[in-house]
Amino acid sequence: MADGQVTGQEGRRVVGAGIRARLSAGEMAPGQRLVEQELSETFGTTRSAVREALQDLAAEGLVELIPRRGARVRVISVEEAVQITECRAALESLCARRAAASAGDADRAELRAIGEQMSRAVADGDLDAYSALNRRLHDTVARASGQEVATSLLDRLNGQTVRFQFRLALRPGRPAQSLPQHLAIIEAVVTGDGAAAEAAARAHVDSVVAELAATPQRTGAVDSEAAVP
Amino acid sequence: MADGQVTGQEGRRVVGAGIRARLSAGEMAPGQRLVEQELSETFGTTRSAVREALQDLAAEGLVELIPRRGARVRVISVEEAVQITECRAALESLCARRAAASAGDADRAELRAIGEQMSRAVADGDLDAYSALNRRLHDTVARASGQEVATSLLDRLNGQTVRFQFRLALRPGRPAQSLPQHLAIIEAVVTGDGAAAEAAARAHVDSVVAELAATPQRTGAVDSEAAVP
DNA sequence: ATCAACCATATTGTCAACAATCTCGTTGAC
DNA sequence: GTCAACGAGATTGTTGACAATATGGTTGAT
Repeated sequence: MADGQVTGQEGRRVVGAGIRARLSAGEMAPGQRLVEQELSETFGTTRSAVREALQDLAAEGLVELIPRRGARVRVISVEEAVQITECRAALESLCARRAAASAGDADRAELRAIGEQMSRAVADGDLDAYSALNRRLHDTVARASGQEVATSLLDRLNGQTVRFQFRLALRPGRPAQSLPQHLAIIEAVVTGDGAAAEAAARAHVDSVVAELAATPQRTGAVDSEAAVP
Repeated sequence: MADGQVTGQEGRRVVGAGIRARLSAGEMAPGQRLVEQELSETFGTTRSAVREALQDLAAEGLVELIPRRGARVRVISVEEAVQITECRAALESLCARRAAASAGDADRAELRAIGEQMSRAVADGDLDAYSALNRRLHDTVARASGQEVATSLLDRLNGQTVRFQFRLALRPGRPAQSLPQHLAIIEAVVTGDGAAAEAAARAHVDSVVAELAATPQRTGAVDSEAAVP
């Protein structure tokens, strides 16, 4: 890849996107140090660009920035993941209610399609497809609601918990549990029943909270101080 | 003021706090340009510090940062303020419910005190005091809930709407309308009735939404393009 | 063997000069 | 009079060198 030198303003985006991607892919463990020069060489940008990208990521809560000590991938405890998910429940139920009232025909058609594909994915045992559809469902409801502020908050919150979401979807029996909940949300939004949509969304995310609460603490963080020999 | 030169790391905080304060005080109008060199002279810091502070403010949604064109105070439309307030309703009702369940004795005592002072402020027609107590009430409920994630989201959202809140509190009859709502929230949290607290918080913030929706569009922005001669 | 002081190195923070770009008033043609 | 091209000044973006600080290992005393 004759990448060459990535110029400043773009470097910021490149580094940000790159770290985000590795974060989601689990290639960067929570607690891992992020050294500016190292990153600048990896992505072929200047240190300034890396610096700015790290600021962005810190503002999003993905990275922890300690003065004079550099950046680390932020460690999100199960406890915090639960709180994040509780906020998601509050905001997604708002979106679901509004989506039921104001979704366009295209949105409703897409929701129906997602529902069918989800059922098929579960029947086929295709977890990856189901997981992708899951994200797409939540996104579609959020966008269809017209609640741009809530949507952007949800994006931020989801970014922080991708790691946990990933682990949850792999639990045996979890898809069988969540599929009917997803279908209930879709049904309510498509038929325009706001109250039912709100309730269904809340019930669904609350069940994620319950699932999270039953999660063991250690999640593969790079331990810096809490190592038990 | 023998201020001297404020050094980098602190300059960032100083500039951030300074702009925030002027923003809240209405000394900086929405749409106003924020020129880096100008700010650096005002606050006695370097341009770098100003730059970083502006990034922070942009991440918080208080400032709009257009590449190659500089920073402006972000214009928040009434429509957006409504959406922000709807999110607040969702998150504050979550906090109220949890606060009812998990507030400590100190929190409950403080809430009672706030209620009494609020009643007195309204009776005295002291709008400033009432406004300050209003903020303190919402803060106290959020903190007492133990929902740190929701609390930090609410902080951010409130920062964006201070201007609107300010205007609302000045409407004749508004305090008389909101006081019983505030007292209902306090009563429910203090007595530990989670469902009532959630309902009361939602009702209150929803009434703010209604009030906002009845707001004329122009809010004193520095018009750059939409000026009507 | 243990511990504290110390030093070399790695890493982040700061700054000022330079480059690139935009803004806006001026000029000139039609 | 209107409009487009131009250019000077203002403003933001970028860079590289330097300063300040933290880190981790080494040394030497006890």
